[in-house]
Amino acid sequence: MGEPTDSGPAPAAGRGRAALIEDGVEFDGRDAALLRAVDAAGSVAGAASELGRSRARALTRIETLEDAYGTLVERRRGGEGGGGSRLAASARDLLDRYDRLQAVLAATASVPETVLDGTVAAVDGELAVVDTPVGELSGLHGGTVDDEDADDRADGRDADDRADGRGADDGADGRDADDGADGGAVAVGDAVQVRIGADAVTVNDAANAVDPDATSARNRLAGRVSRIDSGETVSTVRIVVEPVDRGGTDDAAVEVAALITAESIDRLGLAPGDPVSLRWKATATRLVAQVE
Amino acid sequence: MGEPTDSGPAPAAGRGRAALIEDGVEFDGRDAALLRAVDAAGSVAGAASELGRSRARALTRIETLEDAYGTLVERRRGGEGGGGSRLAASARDLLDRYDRLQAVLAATASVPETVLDGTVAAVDGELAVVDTPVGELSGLHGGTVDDEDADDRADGRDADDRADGRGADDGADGRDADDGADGGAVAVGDAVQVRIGADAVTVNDAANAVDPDATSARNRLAGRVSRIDSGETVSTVRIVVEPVDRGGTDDAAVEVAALITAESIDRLGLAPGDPVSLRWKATATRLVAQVE
DNA sequence: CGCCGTTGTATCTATGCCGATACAACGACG
DNA sequence: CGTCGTTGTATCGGCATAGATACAACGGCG
Repeated sequence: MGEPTDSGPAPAAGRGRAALIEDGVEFDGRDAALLRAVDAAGSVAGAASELGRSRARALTRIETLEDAYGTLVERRRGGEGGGGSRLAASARDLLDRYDRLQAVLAATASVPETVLDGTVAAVDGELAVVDTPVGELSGLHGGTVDDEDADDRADGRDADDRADGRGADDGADGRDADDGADGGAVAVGDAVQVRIGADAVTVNDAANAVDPDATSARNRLAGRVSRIDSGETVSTVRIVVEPVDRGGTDDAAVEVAALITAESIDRLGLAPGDPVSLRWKATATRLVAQVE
Repeated sequence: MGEPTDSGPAPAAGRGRAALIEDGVEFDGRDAALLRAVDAAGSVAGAASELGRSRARALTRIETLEDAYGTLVERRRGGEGGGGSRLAASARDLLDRYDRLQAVLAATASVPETVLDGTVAAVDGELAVVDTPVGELSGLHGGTVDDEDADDRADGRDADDRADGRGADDGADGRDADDGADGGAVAVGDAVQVRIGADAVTVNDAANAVDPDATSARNRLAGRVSRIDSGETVSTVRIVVEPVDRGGTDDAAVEVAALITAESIDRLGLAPGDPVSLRWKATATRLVAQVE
C-alpha cells in the first residue's frame, strides 16, 4: 500500500493511541497491519516485503504474539508455492477486537464530553453519588464491573459461525505498578471528575415526561438548548443547566453536550431556547479521581 | 511507592493500554507517573529517585513532552532548598485528560458489549443503517464527528477556575498509514460489526411504551430477560431478542447485554422471562469494518 | 562568602528492538 | 531428482532510548 517509509507503532485514532495487552505483550497497530498483510499476501515473507520490514523479525514477532495470544498464523513450509501462511480464526477475532478498541478510542477522541468537577457524596459498591454544581449525579468508578469472575465478557454475537476465541485465560497480569491513580476507586469526600459522553445523553421533550419507573436511566437534568452544532447527519446539542444553589460561590452555568442525530432534532423540533429534559444512565457515567 | 524494579511503559487498564498523542509525542502511563511524582516530591530530582530512574533522562523527557504539550513543569534552580519544580496547571489538566482516557478504556475493557455482524444497508453521512439478525440498526461509523473543525471538544466544565488548556492546535497529525482499516468509513454492502456497549442500553418496561417522538433514542428492540448477573450494585442483564425472519438460514437467538444498576432492577421489577423493551442511541453505536 | 540541593547540559555506556544477511529444512511440482 | 519459494534459526550491525556520571550555573541561607 503506502510507502513503507513510515515508522512508529500506530498513529491510530486522533489524539490517542490504544493497544491490546495480554500477558505483558502489546498488540498494536503495527501488529494488526502485519496480520492483515499476512492475510492478504498468504505468506509472512510476502507480508514483510509488502510492509517493507524484515521477514525474520516479522516471524519472531508473530511467535512472540502467539506466546501471549495463542495460535494466530497457521504456517506451513514446503509444498505448493514453497509453503505459505494463513490467519487462524482467532487472529481474525483478535483483529476484530482490536478494531473495536480502536473505534471506541476514536469515538472518545471525537465525541464531545462533558466534564464536571464534584465531590463524592456516597459510595455504594462500584456506584457512587457525586455532588456537582448541577446537583447529585451517580456514576461508576473503578475499572471493572465484575471483579471476581472477570473475563466474563458478554458477547451476544449471533448466528454467524465464528468461533469465539475471546476468553483466553488472562493470567493475573502481574505488575500493575506506577499508574499513580490506583484502580480508580474513590471514597466519600474525594474530588472527582464526572465524565459524561455526549453519545450517552438522551434528549427528551421537556413537556412529555416519561414515567421514571419505566426506564433504567437515572441521571436527569432539565435545561434549555443553548446551541446546536449541526453536522451532516449528527449534531452536537449543548444544553445549559442551571446550577443548584448550594450556598457556595460557584454558581456559573453548566453546559452539557449531547450528540444526537439530525433526524432526532427534527423530530423533537429542537431549537435554541427550547426547554428539554436530559437523561442518561449512571452506568454510562465515569468517575475519575481528580489530580490534585 | 512500590519497588521500582518494574519496567514497561504502563500496564494501564485491564487488557488494553492507551496513550495520548500530540505532535507525534506519546504521553503514556510512565509520563503520568513522572508528573505525579514531580508533584509529590516537589522536584524532578526527587521524583526521579523516587521512581528509580535517571534524573537527567527525566528532565529531557519533560522537555520533550513540553515541546509537544506546552509548559508542564515550572522549574526553578537555586534558592530555598536549592530550587524545585512544580506542576503547571496545564499539567494537571493533561493528567486529568489522561485519567479520563484511561477510565474510558478501562470501561470498554470491563463493560460487556454486544457485537452483531451485519451488512450496511444505507449510509448517510457519518450515520449508517445496518441490516442485522434482529433487524435494522443505525449507528456511527468513521472516527470523527466533525471532520473539518475538529478539536472542537466540548467541555462544559464548570465554575471551577481551572484554565482549560485543551485545544492546542492538533497540527494535522501527518502519518495515518498502516492501520489497515482506513478511517473506519463504510459503504453499502460492507460487512461490519455493530458494537453496542452494555452501558448504553436502556431497559424499559415493555408495557409502558414511551412516546417515540419524545426521545432521541432511535434503536429499539423487544425481548425477554434471559439472565441477570448481579453485582454488588451494578448488574448485567441479558435480553434475548428474537431474530427477524429474513428468509436466510441464520436465525439463532441473539442476546443483548445491558448494564444497569441493581436499584433499577428493583424499580422495574426485572426477573428472567420478563418482557422488556430495549432502547439505545444511534450515536452510542459504533460500526466497525469486519476483518474478512 | 561558602554551603547546599536543585536545575541545566554533555558524554559515555548498556540495553533492546529492528533490519539485514545467511543458511538449513521442507515439500509439492515439473 | 532438482527447482522453487517458503518457513525456521542464528548472527551481526545500526539506531534509538535510558541509565550513569560528571560538571557548571543558580540562588537562598547560615
